[in-house]
Amino acid sequence: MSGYVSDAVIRRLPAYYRHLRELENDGVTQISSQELGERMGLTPSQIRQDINTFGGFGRQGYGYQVHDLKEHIHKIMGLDRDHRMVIIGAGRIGQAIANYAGFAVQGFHTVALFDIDPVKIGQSTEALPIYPAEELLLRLADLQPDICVLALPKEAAQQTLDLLYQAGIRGIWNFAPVDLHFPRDMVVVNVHLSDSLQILSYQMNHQKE
Amino acid sequence: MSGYVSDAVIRRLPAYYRHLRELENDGVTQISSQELGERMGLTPSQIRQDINTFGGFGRQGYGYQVHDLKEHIHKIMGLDRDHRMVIIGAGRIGQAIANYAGFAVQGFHTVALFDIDPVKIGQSTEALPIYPAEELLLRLADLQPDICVLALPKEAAQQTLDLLYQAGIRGIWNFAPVDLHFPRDMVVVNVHLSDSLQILSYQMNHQKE
DNA sequence: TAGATTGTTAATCGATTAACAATC
DNA sequence: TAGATTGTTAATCGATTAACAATC
Repeated sequence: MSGYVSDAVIRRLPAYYRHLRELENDGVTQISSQELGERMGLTPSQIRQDINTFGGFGRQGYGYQVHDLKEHIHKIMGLDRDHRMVIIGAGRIGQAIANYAGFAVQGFHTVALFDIDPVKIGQSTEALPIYPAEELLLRLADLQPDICVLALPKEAAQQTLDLLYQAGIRGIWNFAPVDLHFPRDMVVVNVHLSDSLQILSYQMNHQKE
Repeated sequence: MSGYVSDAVIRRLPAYYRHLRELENDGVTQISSQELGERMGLTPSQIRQDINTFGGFGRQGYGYQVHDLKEHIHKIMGLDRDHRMVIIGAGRIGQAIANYAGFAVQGFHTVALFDIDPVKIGQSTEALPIYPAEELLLRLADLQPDICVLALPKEAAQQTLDLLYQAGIRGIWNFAPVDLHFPRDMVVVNVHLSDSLQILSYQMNHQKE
């Protein structure tokens, strides 16, 4: 069904999902590539190409069923299963992620945090346990996460990733400001906040030319 | 000096900066496109093309001066000035950003937060004031931020952006999970955390095929 | 000078846009 | 049937890679 999907398309999938969900909430049941394109800031052509990466979902002369298309993308992204997340680093960012209700609603459940700071340990954030980092390996077997979130200082990121790989973890959501090295059968997605802020700065700087 | 710079290059600038800074810290003073490429996962060709977007920084037979190149990119990104940030929404994400020391070090200083929740108001996070959202417009003149951070529910994001535009703000760092509409002379950079997590999910799902 | 490596032009590759026949 | 809009092929555009003469 779905062969090779380019990175460009993959990066747009969440936006498709977001817009289709909104449309559905607004009671829209059907939409053309023209309308969806206007809404998302893409050409109708690109919308059709993107959607056809996964197979025929439209009907000529009519458009796309909002609900069906949304559900399909939902499934493609693997959002029909639950994910268990462990957050390593219980600083402000780690805790913000742990407690953001939006993730849980989408099936991403934080099951525990880890930290090296003895002050933070035990001090559960809204019923979530914070364990000492040294118990990480030991507890992973029980916790059974499929995703680990790196919300720790950059110096500790690579060694932690290596350890997690040994422990069988294959999905990493990295907030540390480093480019990590990892085996081909591991997936790492970065959230480089400083990079994002620097891009904003660049664009503000080169605005008025 | 620098004419049109493609988005692809702009998105790589922070990574260049990051790697050059690391190299400098490690005492490396000179580097070839070959070596830098290996380190960053880019081809030497691409490194040279990217750097030459801004003008000749290398020396044939030798390579690039790490310090000079780093400084130049620093300047290009506008990191040689200070930025004043106001954060709208003093929830966990807003507060995490407000207190992340890494931004201040780079010249991005949070000067205040705003929130609609009376419980949060006044309750300063490490010496930062939290003002009621209704005073936003009133206080912006004094606060003089150039960047506003949207860390509020998606329902309030668009109307807040519109108001900020009216108040003369031209830089928005948006954490709300929506695609905002904005005038051409405004710069908006998104951090769509859910999108990022969904991409991770997609890639884990399509890993073993 | 000889060797190395840039700056830059040309070739390739991939992604986006345009066009249009197929069909609901 | 006529009109609309898809699915898909072809054209275009832009970004990446390769090649090599210039030069440190």
